[in-house]
Amino acid sequence: MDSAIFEIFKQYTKRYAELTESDFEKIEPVGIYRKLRKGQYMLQEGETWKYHAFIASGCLRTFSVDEKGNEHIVGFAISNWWAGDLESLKSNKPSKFNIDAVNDSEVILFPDRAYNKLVTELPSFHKMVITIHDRSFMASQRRILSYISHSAEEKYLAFLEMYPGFADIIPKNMIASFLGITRETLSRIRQVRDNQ
Amino acid sequence: MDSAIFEIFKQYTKRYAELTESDFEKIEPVGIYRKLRKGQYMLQEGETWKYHAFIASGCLRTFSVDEKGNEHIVGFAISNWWAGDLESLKSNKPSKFNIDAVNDSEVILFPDRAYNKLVTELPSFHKMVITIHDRSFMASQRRILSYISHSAEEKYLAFLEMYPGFADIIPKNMIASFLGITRETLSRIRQVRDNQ
DNA sequence: CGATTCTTTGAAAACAGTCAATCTGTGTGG
DNA sequence: CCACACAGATTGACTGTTTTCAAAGAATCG
Repeated sequence: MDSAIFEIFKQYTKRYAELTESDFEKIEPVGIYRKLRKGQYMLQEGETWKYHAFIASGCLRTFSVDEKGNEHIVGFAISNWWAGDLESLKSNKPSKFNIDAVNDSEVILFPDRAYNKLVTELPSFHKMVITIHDRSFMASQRRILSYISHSAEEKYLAFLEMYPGFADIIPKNMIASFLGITRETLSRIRQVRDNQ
Repeated sequence: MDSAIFEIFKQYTKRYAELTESDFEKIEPVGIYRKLRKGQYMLQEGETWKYHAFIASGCLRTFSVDEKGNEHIVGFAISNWWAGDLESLKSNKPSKFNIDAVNDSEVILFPDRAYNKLVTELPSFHKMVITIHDRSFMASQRRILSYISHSAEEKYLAFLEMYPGFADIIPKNMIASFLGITRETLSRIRQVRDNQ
């Protein structure tokens, strides 16, 4: 049910801004409500991304594939997060990334044009968007610091702390890819830790 | 001369927005004009950051110091870039980072409150700020991808490509710290490349 | 010039990646 | 219900990369 999905979004907004019922009446019809089955793609490399995607349930991953065919996961998005390729959106060029569903998921796609209209017309929505932006930038800064200063094991421990709940729903090989280490190395790190 | 520094800022804005002379008249008096000598600190760990700093000339670095006393450089900012600690600014909490001058530098500090006032009052300034935000987020995403998918040598080559000009003005040991490798490893990478 | 900082080099040790085999749990079709 | 296939996770042996530690060589600055 779309309205159930939108309800999750409404709850989410309360963290960042006080939107009125009249605001929500303008926002709701703009959204495109999608269910994604595990493995299904939301964006494929080469397509141009046009949305702002809110994840209501499940989990998506954003990854690129290198020349050798290896996948590199640049980000996960679980419920109450956003996903998309800002670079493709802003430049209007084909994306270098893929986004697919790690688990069965429900998302709301806000087309960029309508989304920007909401930003202009609804000050609370605008405020929320800026806050979310700031927070994702800070999150990526923390992640960079983790990568340049930590060993494989420390990165994994930092991951468990920074994204509690992720480790339970995301396969280990994807976590390894996110951390920039091999699944074998992650497996060995976990083995040592569990024996303690 | 402060006006010479502001002139650099004026030129810079043209990339992102069309600000009028009347806009600039509002912006100029808000800025605090500072010269930093090599090694001088703009922000020290523990202080709360309150500004948006535009780099007119020179180069700054943002770094944290871990328990072992090792410095980890999370970012450089050369002329026509911005520096600061968004996390401290937004949370109003003491910063975990230091920012100091790699070379003699000139910066304009825009106090957060006055900066936000400019954002509200000048639509062009607002537009520019959003664009800059988006661009720094995209830059950090690219950097993350580089870290999870590249070897030490590939990271260095990607660095040379992504930040042309940086390698000439920044000491090698700092580049190594930025890349998350040791100065010895960077030295060996460069040795091999120069012999080709 | 002397002091400091930055860079390079060498050898050994630690760390992480590769390749190949095996194990585990899940789900599907006969 | 069983057998099988498949994806995910683990293990072992080996290889390659990066760090560490120690020393020495440039470069820069007062």
